[in-house]
Amino acid sequence: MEVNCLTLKDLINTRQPRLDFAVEDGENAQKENIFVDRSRMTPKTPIKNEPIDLSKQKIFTPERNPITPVKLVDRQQVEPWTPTANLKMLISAASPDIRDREKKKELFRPIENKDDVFTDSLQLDVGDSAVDEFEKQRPSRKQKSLGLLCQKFLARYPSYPLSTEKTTISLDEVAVSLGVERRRIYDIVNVLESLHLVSRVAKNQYGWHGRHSLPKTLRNLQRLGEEQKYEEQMAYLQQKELDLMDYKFEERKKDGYLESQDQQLLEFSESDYPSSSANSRKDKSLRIMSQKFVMLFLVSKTKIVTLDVAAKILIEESQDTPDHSKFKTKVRRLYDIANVLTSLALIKKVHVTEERGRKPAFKWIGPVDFSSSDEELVDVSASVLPELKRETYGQIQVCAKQKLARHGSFNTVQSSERIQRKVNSEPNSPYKEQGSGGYSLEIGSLAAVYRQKIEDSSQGKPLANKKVMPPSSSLDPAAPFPVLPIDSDYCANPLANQVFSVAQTDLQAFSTHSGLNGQVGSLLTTATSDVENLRPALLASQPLVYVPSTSLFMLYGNLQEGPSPGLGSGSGSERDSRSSEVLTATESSSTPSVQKRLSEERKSQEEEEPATKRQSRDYEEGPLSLVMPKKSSDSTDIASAEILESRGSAPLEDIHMNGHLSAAKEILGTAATNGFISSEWGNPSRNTEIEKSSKENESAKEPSLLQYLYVQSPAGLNGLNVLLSGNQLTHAVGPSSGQLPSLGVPCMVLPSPTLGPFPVLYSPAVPGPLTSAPGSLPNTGPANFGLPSLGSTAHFLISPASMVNSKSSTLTSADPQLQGQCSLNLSPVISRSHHIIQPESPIFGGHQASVVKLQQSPAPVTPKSIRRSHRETFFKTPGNLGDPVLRRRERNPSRNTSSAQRRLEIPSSSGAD
DNA sequence: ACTTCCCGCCAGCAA
DNA sequence: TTGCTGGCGGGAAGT
Repeated sequence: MEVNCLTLKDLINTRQPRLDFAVEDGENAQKENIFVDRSRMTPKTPIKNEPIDLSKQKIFTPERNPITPVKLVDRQQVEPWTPTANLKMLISAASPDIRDREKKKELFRPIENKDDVFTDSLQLDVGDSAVDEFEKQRPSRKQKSLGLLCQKFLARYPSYPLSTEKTTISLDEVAVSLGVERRRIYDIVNVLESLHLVSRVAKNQYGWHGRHSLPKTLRNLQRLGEEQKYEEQMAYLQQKELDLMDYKFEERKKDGYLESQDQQLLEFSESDYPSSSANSRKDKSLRIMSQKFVMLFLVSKTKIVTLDVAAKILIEESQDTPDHSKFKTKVRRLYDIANVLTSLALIKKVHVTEERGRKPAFKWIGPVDFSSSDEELVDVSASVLPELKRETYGQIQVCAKQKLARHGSFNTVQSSERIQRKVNSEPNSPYKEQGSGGYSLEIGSLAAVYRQKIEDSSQGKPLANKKVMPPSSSLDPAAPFPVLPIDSDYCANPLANQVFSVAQTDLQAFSTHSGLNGQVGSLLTTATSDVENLRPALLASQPLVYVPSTSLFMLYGNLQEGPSPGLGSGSGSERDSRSSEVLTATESSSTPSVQKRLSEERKSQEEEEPATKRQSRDYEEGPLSLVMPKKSSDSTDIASAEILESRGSAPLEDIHMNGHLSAAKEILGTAATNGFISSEWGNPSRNTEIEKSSKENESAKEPSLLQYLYVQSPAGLNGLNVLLSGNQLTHAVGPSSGQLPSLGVPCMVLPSPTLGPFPVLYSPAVPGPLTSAPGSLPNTGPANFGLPSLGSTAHFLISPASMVNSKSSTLTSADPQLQGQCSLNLSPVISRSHHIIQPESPIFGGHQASVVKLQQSPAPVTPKSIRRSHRETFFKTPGNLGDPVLRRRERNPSRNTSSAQRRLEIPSSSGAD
């Protein structure tokens, strides 16, 4: 009774939270979705379990701040701070069942988006400051969003897994790893399953397929959608302002369309995994709903679907009573689906303004043309490069260009044979012989804006000489830059360590997908063929996995091995979930050995790092593409990159990169030998990370592996992303000992995905010897540099001179030498680009130029040392070794320290986000 | 006030 | 029965 009285009293005063609870609550709030070992948990009172929004609790009473969980008895003295909590407490007191239920909740606590720091703080004392801290660190609703969670989920698996490997997803494991309830994982998995990215293998087990079959799936959905006459329905509803009762599907139902549809859904693709009665379940509505939702986009000419229309169509089809409640529920589900699709970079949020006002809608930004046959989706086999090399000894430049978006096919990779054939027999083939003796290959579609420019290049003009203009804001005014529900706080988190290994083949290709609007960037890749040193450069068809804000990607290829069996061609847009505008597609083929490595890599856990929101005007920021010639073999054992974020006003500090960068820049303007341009759209992430990598020479069997590490810039760095490729020649001789390698590494500065519509280009190794002197670069580097258009963020791509080591820790400790080499004198270039890039845009206003300082090691780097380290760490993700759960638990602030990012000194993080 | 969508209850099902 | 699944909708965060 006493309790009741107290409770009632409190109910009146709910808005005055008590500190003690606040603290504990904060903890509870944090734990609500995280699994915690019960044995280690102190039974808590129901009240404690109640997740309360502390954000509203501005007042705390210091006197009540239990550092440790208080026993139930003790708690009763405390007044509930919210009506709900109060009520729960009361109920709980009366009901053991409820209490038990509450207890269960304690098994979970929100891990998502939570940093170790946060966790630690919770465990520490709880003072006023602690409370404040808590307030600050408490995950916001956004941070717990399904979209973000989905991105984390996706980050765990390769977009284009090797066919030889079967990745099994344990829902429990994932849930624990991600710190959420399994229920949340179901939502994600169901949507992914609808697109056949995963398939149910057994109870609690799903098989990961990746995006390989996505084009096929979409094509089928498109077909089904057409059969269902969805376009017609949408048009009708849109015109009629959607009166649920107005539009009936009776006729279609009679025709059997609807009945047959569901059966077709989810069945048009065979799963690699034996489906265990997955389809027998009756409740697949989310999956079916997801497919139907996608179908609406695919059949829509505008590619924009408003939620109300989608909900109404779905309600009709589900034969639900079209009441408001149903509608509301449907919309909720659609949001769930949309969040996942957004994470997959298939759609982005937009608003449709109508007479009635603004209506929430989503726009399809994924691939839209599936006309290309599967046959076209062929990997460029590893053999291609060798062949090309043979024929065009010297530098071969393979420029990949996406097919026109309007025609369609995205990311089509041609086999070497096909390329050969076209090059040799088709005067008008998309494979153009480059002046430099290379070939340009159409690989994907370009954004409309860039299309023309790119086309010019494809007309036989050296691409490198082309200046690519950054996308203008006018590109898609109606479509604001996709905004991901990410917070800057989150950016500071986790995914810094994420590394993806993506591909393999001697030819590395990067391709980007284009979105509907031609928002896609195209990726041009240049390949250098140095037969002697077997140092391939980037070639078309190599998958570049672009991960959204998250992180690092590694690509690596084995020159000698052919495409992995069963691996068709991957095509698809990569997830840059953050920016809906940006789609990067990657294709990858891999060899068995590579696959193995990849699998290992895959095992490592990745965390996701959210990107900050982008504004549409980000588009205006020009992309930056810096191509630096590859250093001669003797000087390029290691590649490293430093990234700087250059913002308008902030001066760049250069550390070790001056000479090279400047030289590179100059090169860009002139020679086209190696340059390459690619464009990417809006990658939201601004984070910059620095990666260093080294690669060891492979045995004769594996002459060279191309490895590219794509590093996403941490928030503080404002978007500079670095892509390093670590393809080291065997004979490559490291720079003189003790000397920082001069820029022997070709590198590219890529615009940040977020900002730059233009992706990057890469620079191939230059066959000729490069000046060893730092700062001086050969003229050979091709460059495509639209300086004016440089975006504020840039990515550096370092060519295969060295392997990329994603494991920062390794770099730091294990390979001091490597570190040293990694330091490039890029600053000049960077600084320059910085100026160029630096847009006046307000967006960047808050950003300061960030200089990344790489640790240098005075010690000379030797190929051997590099090699060693490479082996061990290349495929491991920092901080992600071992059991995911354990890793999670072990995660702590120090974790990041080991990462490359952490090692960077960022003078000023962008405060403006 | 409206839009989003987190959260978790609880029913259906399979083992 | 137990535990996996996921439909569903209350209600709070975010705009």
